[in-house]
Amino acid sequence: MIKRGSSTVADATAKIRAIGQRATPARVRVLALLGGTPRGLAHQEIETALARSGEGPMDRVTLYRVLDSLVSGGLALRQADESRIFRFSAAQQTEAHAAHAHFRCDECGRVFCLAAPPPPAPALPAGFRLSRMSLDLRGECRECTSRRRTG
Amino acid sequence: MIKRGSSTVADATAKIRAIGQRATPARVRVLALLGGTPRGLAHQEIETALARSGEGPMDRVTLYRVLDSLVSGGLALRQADESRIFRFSAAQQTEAHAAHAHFRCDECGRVFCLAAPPPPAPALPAGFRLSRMSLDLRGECRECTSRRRTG
DNA sequence: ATCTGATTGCAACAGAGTTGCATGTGCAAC
DNA sequence: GTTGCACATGCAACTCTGTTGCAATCAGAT
Repeated sequence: MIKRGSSTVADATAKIRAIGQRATPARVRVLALLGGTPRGLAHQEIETALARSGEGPMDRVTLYRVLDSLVSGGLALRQADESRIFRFSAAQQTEAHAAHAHFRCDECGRVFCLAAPPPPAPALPAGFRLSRMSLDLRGECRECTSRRRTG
Repeated sequence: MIKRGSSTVADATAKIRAIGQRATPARVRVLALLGGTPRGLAHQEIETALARSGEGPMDRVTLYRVLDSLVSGGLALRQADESRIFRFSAAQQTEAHAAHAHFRCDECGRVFCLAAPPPPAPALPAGFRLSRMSLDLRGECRECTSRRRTG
């Protein structure tokens, strides 16, 4: 699932230095985590993931500030989802798609970015100008579906 | 700007009754306000507008619950914007279908429900179950586009 | 090894939204 | 027109997400 090899860590360190910021352990850990996770993560999820990892927990506020610095340096993306929480992801994963699709699990609330083909733009009323488009799917993710079946 | 004639109030009352809810003063006021305002309003803005109107202020929590009831009845739309606050607008039409499209104007914040052709469901990872799908378009609506051109 | 400004951790705060509960009221039945 | 009662309201207290102030610490340059 999450790649924790030293190459990811070295990669994260290099990227952080490249934007002129200090490669602190906190930043490296967070960026490596984001880089190894295909979907957008909420602050809460990141905090939990870090606490479970070998290096131990990170302060709530520090994590917010680390995320801020990564976002302002362009290494991470931040978007508000429909439940009013920010989700963070490593930059290169989403920046390519002007129009991309999200799957949101109604059970656990997680959001998955899908590599969906851009759907054809529907007919707009005259005079409307389209700038962005996103396809939002909702349902149940694999884990929640199987958990329901199993348990 | 906001139409305060009795016809709007009567209209709001009728719509609320039509969905099987009680036409209380709070609901009627809020729905009439939303119906007479072209853009999405934040809870805070609605509260202020109501306080300034002749009928006096409304309790914060009551307003949240009124908005909830309007949304669940399909008379209003609620979406989280980029600054993590909900914006509410009158629904143009009650469309209870599983897959529909919204157009949101980045300029005035209004939301339009489009009669979009059913978009092809993209390939989901194995184990995922799809329940709803919505296509969200953003750009500029006709009025804002022409207003910009005209002056 | 030392220095220094950036970074961290703690505590306290802020704003949006929610919940519990006692009181009040729309509206349908009488 | 009255009445009953389920639903709606108002208040207080709460949760959750994110921010700010400040003293202590540390990364990286010298």
